[in-house]
Amino acid sequence: MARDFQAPRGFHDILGSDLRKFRRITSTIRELLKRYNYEEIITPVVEFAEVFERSIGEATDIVQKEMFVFTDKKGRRLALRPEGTAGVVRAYIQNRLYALRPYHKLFYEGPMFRYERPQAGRYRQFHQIGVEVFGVAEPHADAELLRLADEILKALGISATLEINSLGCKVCRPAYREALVEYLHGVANHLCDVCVDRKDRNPLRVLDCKVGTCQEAVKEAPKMLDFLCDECREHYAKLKDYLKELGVSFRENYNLVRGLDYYTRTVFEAVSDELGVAVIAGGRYDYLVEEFGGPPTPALGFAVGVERLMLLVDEPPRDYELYFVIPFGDVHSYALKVADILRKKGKVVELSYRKGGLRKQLELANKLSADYAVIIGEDEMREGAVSLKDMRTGEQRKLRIEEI
RNA sequence: GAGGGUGUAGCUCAGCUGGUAGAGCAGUGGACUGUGGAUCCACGGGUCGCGGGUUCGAGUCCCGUCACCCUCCCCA
Repeated sequence: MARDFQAPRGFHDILGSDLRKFRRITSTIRELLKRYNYEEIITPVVEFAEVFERSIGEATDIVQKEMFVFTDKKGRRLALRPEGTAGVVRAYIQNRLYALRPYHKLFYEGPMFRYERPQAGRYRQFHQIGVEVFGVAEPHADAELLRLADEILKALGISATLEINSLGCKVCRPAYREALVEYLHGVANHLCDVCVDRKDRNPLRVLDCKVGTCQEAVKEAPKMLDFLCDECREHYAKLKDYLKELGVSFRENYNLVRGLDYYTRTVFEAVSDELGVAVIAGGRYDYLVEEFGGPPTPALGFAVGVERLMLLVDEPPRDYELYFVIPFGDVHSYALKVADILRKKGKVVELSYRKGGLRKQLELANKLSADYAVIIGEDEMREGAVSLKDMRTGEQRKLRIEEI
């Protein structure tokens, strides 16, 4: 077999059974989003690199080593988007949406790109469907957002644990950060190399380091929750109350910090019980719009990893009946007409292109899991009829063309 | 970016200490010229991921490379 070309590493074709899972996931989510009255937005796959660098954070792994960055013919630095939020925020400001209404609820769907080492459920081009809410500071928006994430998982039959935490705001986080850095210096000899390096630069990330010694060292670390200012504490408490009233189960995870710098207050992840990885994740980012030059606008959102979910869902059953029209002999003109009539009646019809005897054609009907075979021979054509065979029962009857 | 594993027919895989490539399933044709899921027979298909090296001879050994999988890192 000639393998002259293959897709670049981490880039994949999606087809067949995988694509049916893909569509099941995105259409289920879109259906739910419709009920929440989210409005779709399509933003470019390419943005100026600074859009991501400034929003996601210069010190993050995504920006430092995972972005596809290139220069165009005018020497401008562009990047393939590694996530969806930055582009939507840019679009929100550029299109002055804040001037239209007091708040907005948007969703996007599309490919994202990260230069990472591929693994199961992780590709260099992967797909996310995500939502963003702009202009709402109150915790009932956080609660409804988490409810939506919860509903998505339930609708797809996926068991996952919703983990939540609060990262505070610019009033209370600096003091916490200071306390944490101080603590980390005290236990520095127990930290892994990476964490020793990042304890000053990005101390929060040490909290969710997976290395055993780090987890041990961090057990007694000061908790953000103890440092929350009154407003943040109330926000977090109300969120938990609302979730309880809604019957959304969750687990508090004091070490949940997320890998993007723009988060404030609420952060959350839905961790698959089967895979142990996040399949939905997001949170609040109350300063990002302002940092991008827009008016001060509280905001929040999450992203769903489609490929991750594909590992967890079943292929949906076919939701229509298939009519397989079998021309037998020189009856093609008549068979074309029959297929046409059936399609006009809303039936799903495949007109057989198979050569060979009736037997072979019925074998193909079987292979395609056709519900009905519509057999058309010279006899049927002469009589202006078709023989309709139920492929399940084997029953067959002759119908006049106007009866089908 | 670090470590490990695997690449042989469309798919799943076998191929021992180097000796000129196989099975099952799938495909095509036939047994069976207008009636399927079964059975039997036949046939087609492979530069053994790619490149180089060792050797009289490499699917097999060595080096490189690419891809996939796993564990880290990170993330959806």
